[in-house]
Amino acid sequence: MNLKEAFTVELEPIPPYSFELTLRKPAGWYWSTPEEIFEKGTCWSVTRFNGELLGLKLHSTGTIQKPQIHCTVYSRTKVDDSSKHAITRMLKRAIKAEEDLTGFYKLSQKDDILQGVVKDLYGMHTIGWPELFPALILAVSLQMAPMKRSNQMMDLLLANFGDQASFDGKTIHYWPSAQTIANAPVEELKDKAKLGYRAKNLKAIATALTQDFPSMDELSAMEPQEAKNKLLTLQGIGEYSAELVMPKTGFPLDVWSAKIFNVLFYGKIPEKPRDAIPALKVAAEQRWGNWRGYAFVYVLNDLPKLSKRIGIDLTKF
DNA sequence: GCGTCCAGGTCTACC
DNA sequence: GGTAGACCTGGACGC
Repeated sequence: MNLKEAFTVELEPIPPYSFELTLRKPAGWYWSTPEEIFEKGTCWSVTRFNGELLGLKLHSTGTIQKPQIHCTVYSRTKVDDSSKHAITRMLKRAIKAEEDLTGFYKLSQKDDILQGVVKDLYGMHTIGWPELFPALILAVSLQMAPMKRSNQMMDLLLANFGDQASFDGKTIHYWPSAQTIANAPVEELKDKAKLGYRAKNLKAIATALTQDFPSMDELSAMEPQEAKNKLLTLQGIGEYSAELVMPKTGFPLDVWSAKIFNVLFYGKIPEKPRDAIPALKVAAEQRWGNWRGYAFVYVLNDLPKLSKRIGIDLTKF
């Protein structure tokens, strides 16, 4: 689908703000879609807003201490003023423009795990999904599967059920809409995206989203616990997935990250990582309080350097 | 080549 | 309220 330039907007995030580290996390996580393009301070990406595909060109014109982002929005149709306003609000939330890291950095000064990671990743902000359904696709794909298989499922969903957006000389694949997955037969999802038992859950989630379910913007405006409870009503979304989608105050431990944090807290890999998760969540909350979600993102995006400092290779788990 | 095992959770049925 | 066991199926691994 060809998109035309609709409007531009200047965003001024709260410093310190690193555009590169925030949009393209060092551990390799994309911001909106795995296919987005990142070149020298410019990110071409795609999202869906009120059912319409939007092309996004985000270009950093500032610095970490005086951040400024020039954003061009591309659309198939004309964008009216009220939609411009809503899209701008969504962008601010998704790039974490209004997230103030001061409290987290203050806390990190007295914390031997965080001291180093905040220096390494100074100005990096946490994860802000532009749209809800793709975040849920990621959560479902990560369940009970090695990374390679999770990536296979996501790649096949993009290729067989996704959409394409062409704008500014770039063509980028984007995630299927909830409507598309809600309409697809479970067998087709199993065959074409190799989702296995997750196919049934993803279709149920997609169906719920096409009915009366809050958007990512609406969830973000809720109290974190209320938003989490809402996500937990979705079939196949448990504690881990809900916190992955709404990382505000969560600590979305899975067996992989449980091993890492167990080593950091207690110096060893737990015998049964899954059983260690509840106690580790309590320990993280006691240690970092409402900043534990930030600690989670910082630590997992700094494993190579953190490993060198502590003398244990955390990148092989 | 072929068989076996299990994965970056969630839900249910049973105590 | 706590806890085994099932769940799809592709890839890794041992033979």
